[in-house]
Amino acid sequence: MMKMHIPHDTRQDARPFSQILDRLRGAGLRPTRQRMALAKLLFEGGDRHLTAEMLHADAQSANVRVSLATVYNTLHQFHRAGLLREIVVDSQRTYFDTNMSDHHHFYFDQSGELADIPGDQVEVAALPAAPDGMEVSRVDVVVRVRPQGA
Amino acid sequence: MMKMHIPHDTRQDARPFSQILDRLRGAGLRPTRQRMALAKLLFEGGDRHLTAEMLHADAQSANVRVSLATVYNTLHQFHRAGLLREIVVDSQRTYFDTNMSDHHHFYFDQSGELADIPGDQVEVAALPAAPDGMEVSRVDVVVRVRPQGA
DNA sequence: CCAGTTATTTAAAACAATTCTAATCTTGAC
DNA sequence: GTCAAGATTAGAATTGTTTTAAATAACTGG
Repeated sequence: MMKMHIPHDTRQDARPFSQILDRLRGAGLRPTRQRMALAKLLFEGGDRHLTAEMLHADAQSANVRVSLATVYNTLHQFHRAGLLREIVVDSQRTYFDTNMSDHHHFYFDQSGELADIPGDQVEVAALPAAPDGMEVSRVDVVVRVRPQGA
Repeated sequence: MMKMHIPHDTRQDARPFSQILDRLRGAGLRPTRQRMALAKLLFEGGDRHLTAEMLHADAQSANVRVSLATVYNTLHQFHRAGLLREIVVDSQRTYFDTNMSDHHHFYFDQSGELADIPGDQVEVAALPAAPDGMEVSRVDVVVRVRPQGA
């Protein structure tokens, strides 16, 4: 095999993968071909809400050969590593959200789709105290919407 | 069989079933033995969060013979008829909530259980406009809690 | 109260999303 | 390179839920 020239760029933002690579390493996950490819698909397209099946289809289209089982494993590992947020609103599918910032969601009842609501557009002004011995880990606000007049 | 004396009480709240019966009829549902028995189990125990499997088990213990398929059908029908609220927070189970008043929920991450938060203990002060052509059907607030320090 | 019609119930099969299994490959450390 | 631990895979298994088709029960008009 020919040895290729790889430009050695030391700028932080010019190495889009070192960050993910570091986060994977930090979570004790080896940066394998599959995990890197899935991370690329997940994080290069802006904020997304996707299911395992959707990501698997994405991978196929991008000619990344990866099994569905690996997609499931990877999504859960990324979730545990704090790279993804898991959202359950529909009993038939589990979404993973690449947007980790503070925000909430619209849920379209008919289509089962999700859309982000920026964190500053929802204000939860009052919350009860957590039950004894418990602490709040997150507050999810889901605004369910339907076509007008339906 | 002996003919029993049934006190003829005309007070509204002394006929716990006529209300459900009317609502079933209103929804075009025949008041069958199974539906009436399930309604009794559901609505005589105060506010509850239960899954189809849980209600089915309840029915067995109460010696009500009802198939699991009927429990699923009935829960969905009651939901459509506005007698129950459906809650999905955990991809592995769908809960039905007998409390139809305005309220929200605590979700216990480890056990997968739900608890009510009275409506007046949560205040959503700001909400975005619904997307074009859509209207808000409901706002769900889920406060996820975990054991302190976990 | 009967016959006819329609809704309901049921066991069993089918299903969809997800997880598990056991075998085969990769990776990273030496 | 060698090796052990970790990762991937196809396929089977599992779980929660829905569907099917047949049997049963509820309603309706006479």
